Amino acid sequence: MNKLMILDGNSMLFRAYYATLYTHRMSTSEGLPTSAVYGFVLMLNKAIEVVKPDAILVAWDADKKTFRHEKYDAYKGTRKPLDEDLKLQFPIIREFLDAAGIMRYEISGYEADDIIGSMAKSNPTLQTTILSSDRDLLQLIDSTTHALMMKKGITDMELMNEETFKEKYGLEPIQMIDLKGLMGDASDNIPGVAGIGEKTGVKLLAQYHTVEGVYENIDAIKGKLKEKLVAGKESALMSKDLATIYTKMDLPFTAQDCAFTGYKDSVNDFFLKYEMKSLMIQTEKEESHERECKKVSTWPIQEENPILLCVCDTKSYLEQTLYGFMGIDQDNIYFESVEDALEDKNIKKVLKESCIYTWDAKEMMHALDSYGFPLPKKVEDMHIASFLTHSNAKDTDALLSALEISVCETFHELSKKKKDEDDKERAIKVYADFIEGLSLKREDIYKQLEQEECTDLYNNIEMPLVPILFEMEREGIHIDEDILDQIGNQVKDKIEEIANKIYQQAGMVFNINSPKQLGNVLFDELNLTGGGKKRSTSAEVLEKLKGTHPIIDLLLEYRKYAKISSTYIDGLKKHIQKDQKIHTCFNQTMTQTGRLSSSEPNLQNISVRDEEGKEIRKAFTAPEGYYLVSADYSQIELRMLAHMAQESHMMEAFKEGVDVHTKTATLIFNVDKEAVDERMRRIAKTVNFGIVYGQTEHGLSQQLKITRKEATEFMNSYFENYPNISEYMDSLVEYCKENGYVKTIFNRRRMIPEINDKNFMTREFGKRAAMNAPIQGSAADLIKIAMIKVKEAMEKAQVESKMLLQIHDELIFLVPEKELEQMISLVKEAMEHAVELSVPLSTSVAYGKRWYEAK
DNA sequence: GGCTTCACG
DNA sequence: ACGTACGTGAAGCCG
Repeated sequence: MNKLMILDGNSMLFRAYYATLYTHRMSTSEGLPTSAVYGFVLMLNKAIEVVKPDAILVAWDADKKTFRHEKYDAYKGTRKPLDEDLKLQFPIIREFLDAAGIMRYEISGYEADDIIGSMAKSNPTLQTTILSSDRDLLQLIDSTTHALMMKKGITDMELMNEETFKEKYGLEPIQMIDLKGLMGDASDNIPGVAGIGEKTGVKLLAQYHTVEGVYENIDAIKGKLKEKLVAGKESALMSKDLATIYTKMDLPFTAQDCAFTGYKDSVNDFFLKYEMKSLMIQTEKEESHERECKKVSTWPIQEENPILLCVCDTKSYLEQTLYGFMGIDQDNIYFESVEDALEDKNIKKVLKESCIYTWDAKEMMHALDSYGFPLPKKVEDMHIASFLTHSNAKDTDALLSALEISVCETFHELSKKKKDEDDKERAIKVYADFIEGLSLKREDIYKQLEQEECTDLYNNIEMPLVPILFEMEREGIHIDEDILDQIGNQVKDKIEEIANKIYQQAGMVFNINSPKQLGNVLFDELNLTGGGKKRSTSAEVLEKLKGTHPIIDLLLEYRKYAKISSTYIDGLKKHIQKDQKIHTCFNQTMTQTGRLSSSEPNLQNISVRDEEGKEIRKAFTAPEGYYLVSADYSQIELRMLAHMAQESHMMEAFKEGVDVHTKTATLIFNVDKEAVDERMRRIAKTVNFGIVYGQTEHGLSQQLKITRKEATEFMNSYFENYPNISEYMDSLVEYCKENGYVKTIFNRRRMIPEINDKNFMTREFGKRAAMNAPIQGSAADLIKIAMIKVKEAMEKAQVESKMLLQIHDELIFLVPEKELEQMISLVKEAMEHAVELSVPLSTSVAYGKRWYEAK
């Protein structure tokens, strides 16, 4: 035996608790918090790996950490109480140590520090390593005692010995107690000498070595410093005493009793009990998948429809590191590294000539494209296929569990960077399980698609869209970074100016971005009465408080500019690539309704309603000789509603080309077109929009700031005049209750289990979702078809123009000047005839040198 | 990681 | 008795 490791149990569990608080919050299915325990075990695993100890002791404080302080009454009991969630985990971690066969010790009247110090100093023949996050323990460092200090997070540790300590602090380790005596330690309630900090403390000790030495030579010190020292003499000596760890305890065990050769098997029972399966120790090697994963240097599969996956680093969608290719046949799983594949004619032949079944074809195309591989001749995307029948699944992990495909590590887990681990080998293991699961479930996935009548949707809408979206993402949109910087500087000045005014009004400096702190200022300090809502500081509430205090307007301004600055200036700049363009990702498997979503960055929510926010659009530019062209559908969802409900009055309005909101106003107010004023049209417009969302009377009254009675009257009148809409909405809810889902005109399904929930609110939400999804979803289907048709027309006309963005009812193109006229009519034609409905479709087109003007 | 807030359709 | 319009993504805060 030669290596002993001693853990400071309290400080480690404390650290583990806070390190996991926001990132790995975990609990058992019964709600017992376990993340601190989990973090503790990870830390311990890491330390064992680094230190390779023959013996381990975990020392604990038996009671509150106040013993050494007891002789100085004033300094005890001022610590913050422990979080309840942390408190609950103290017994669990002790249970873990017992199950793992690790020695632990605590005894009333002593602190963990004392146990650690006594153990370390009583075993001078052993190489001792102390693991802690408490710098107090550094005083124990000597020629045979090292300290492994926790830095950030869970596995980031730093080994310190005599030399590294001296280098870092300019002191001998034992002088740590003298330093504490002089400078104190706020976190430990050690006062030190008032007015002396680390710098002065170190300087004094360099000359006089100890606190006592300083006072023996007090007359050699002059001026203010002497005065401070004299005034603080008693406190200095007491502080040193407080900081000194007691090392002379009689411990009832030896290092031999702490012998460690690995966790006992019973630790797995513990991990099982507390639902931490990922920590379980593999007692025997079990192969998780049946087919072996063979590494190959030439591609062995010649089949017509191979499942092929690109094994990539998952950090960023667009700039992927391709590790290699994975395929599967009857007997084996194969992995070929990207280096081999680049030299391999076979894999290129497969790509060029076979139909590739994969997961996320668009992502694969980006990976292939960026490494110079040919793009597949034909692709099938099992992610999209399975998503169409499981649109509830939030991410790949959820989808895999719905498909009953199990992998050794979740994709979520895999995407997190783990230090000191071979990401590539980890990824290969996960993908091997994944590809095997896919090969087993492929038929089921397509069979279910057929059963749910979604095969046409998949073949004729979703799959043709894949290469279109791929090209849009690859093309990107040009950004003028100078303009962005210019706006950014103005906005930042403005933010600072407004912030100062806010502090003035509040009479204090606080973090305006913290809703909690802001709430305190508004509702406690300034005694503003929150607009009924529970301490919300949302714009909606602030709007109601307007005029009651000058701070309100300032806050609204501040919020506006803060949003512009963080999300749209800094946020967008992060995504500008070397080509001065932004390449967003259009996700086809995110939304519950069939819309696309855009991320990294989101280009579907660039400001337009607010004038200052709209300035951002000046940074989206077309190069010399080109224009940005925008084409958007007018009132696409209302047209879809009129068509789907076959509501004749509304269909008429669209057919006659009259304003639908005005038409609605004439009906609900029972007046002539000429008698419709601004207010009436505004109300009609709000009701029209609200209907699409399944709005209630109360919601409408809130929106229009009218009484509930008035709102009810408007809605009754609306449904009386549009009886088919009323009937249609009812039928959607009924259908959903019966079948558990609703569908679009192209048979896209949305499962809504909430509609039969026992909770009233949940059920009401289900109803609204059931009324909205077919309309929003059909409109989404429609524009997807439009994109395909526009693209076909563009290819046929052999234009240079590019499709760049889709924003739900709007398409943005990059068009060379000479193609402007041609493209405007081509796009308009294709969009307006994407699908023939009972109402005409109408688009408006605009163009400009910048997105700002193309609207 | 979840909540709050806010940008878009 | 309860809370109230659908669908997204991003940023900042929190102990």
